Amino acid sequence: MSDGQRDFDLDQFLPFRLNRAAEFIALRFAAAYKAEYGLTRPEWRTLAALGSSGRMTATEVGAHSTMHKTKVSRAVFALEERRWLKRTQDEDDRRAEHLELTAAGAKAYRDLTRLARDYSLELSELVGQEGLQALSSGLTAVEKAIAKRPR
Amino acid sequence: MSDGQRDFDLDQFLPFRLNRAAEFIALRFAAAYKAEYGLTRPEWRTLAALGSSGRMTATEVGAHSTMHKTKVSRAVFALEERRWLKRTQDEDDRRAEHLELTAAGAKAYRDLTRLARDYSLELSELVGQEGLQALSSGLTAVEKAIAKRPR
DNA sequence: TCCGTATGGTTACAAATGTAACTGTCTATT
DNA sequence: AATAGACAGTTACATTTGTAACCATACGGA
Repeated sequence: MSDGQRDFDLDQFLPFRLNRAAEFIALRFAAAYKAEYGLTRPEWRTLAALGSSGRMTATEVGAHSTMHKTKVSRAVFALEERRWLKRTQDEDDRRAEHLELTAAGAKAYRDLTRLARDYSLELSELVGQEGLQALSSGLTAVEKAIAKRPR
Repeated sequence: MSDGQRDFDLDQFLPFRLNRAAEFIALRFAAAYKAEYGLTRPEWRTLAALGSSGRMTATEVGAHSTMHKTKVSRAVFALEERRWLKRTQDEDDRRAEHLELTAAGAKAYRDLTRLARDYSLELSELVGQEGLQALSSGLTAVEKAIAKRPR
């Protein structure tokens, strides 16, 4: 009873597959930092960006993690409220502000990276070394493409 | 001035990379079906699931595309309103209903698969054959893992 | 047959998100 | 200088999403 249009298979369609995999993988990790720290994803990403690359401006955080301005803005606000980051105005350009983790923020970041590492291990067990290897080199190719044709 | 915690790099963290890539790739395609047909992503996914696998129940659609019940429910409603799908109650189990594309729905599906194919080509040009190949086999590994440890 | 529980699907409400407009500051051109 | 545009960041509003409660039906004992 299946109709003739067997020339397209959703299960083969890359955007679909990629999305499903990303959701699965990200969600499992999100559960961890949500449960333990009550962080949202934009908040975790901002924390991670600052933790791993150091002092940055909000725009830079956004560019790095491809998050929209508003997401960053709200995440920064939330993290500031927790006293996990502090802002300082740029001396020369009074529009910009530099973001930096406080000691408490850095500690939280360290804890979370431990979680992240654990999860990476779990993943490599779950998915397998070769799978991860392939995935990673595929992603590198995509990242290059993104860099070439931004936005 | 960068602090010592150089042992974790967000740019290497798989959930992050996957998500960024998925967003980039899915968004570009989403723009197409959104602009041309005004479909949301859950709607497109539902249409695609029904178009490519034929008659299904809402729960099955959700399982297949890993969409939440409510997303499916709303997508089905929207597609029904457009007269792109019709429901029929199951004879034996009066809770369940089978979903099926109408002629108009099937036509839209066919149009959209053309778009999808075009996009696949564009992708393979943008990302490159080997990249896609690697990505695909990596995704296969993830999909196996998902199947093993569902949810 | 009656009761507890599971399941398909919808709906109400709250939280997250995107869009667009806005404030304030900077820069370039005149 | 003066003005027009660009840019950092925030805010208001509409849309989308997730959570939980809900209805109706089905199923599995006691």
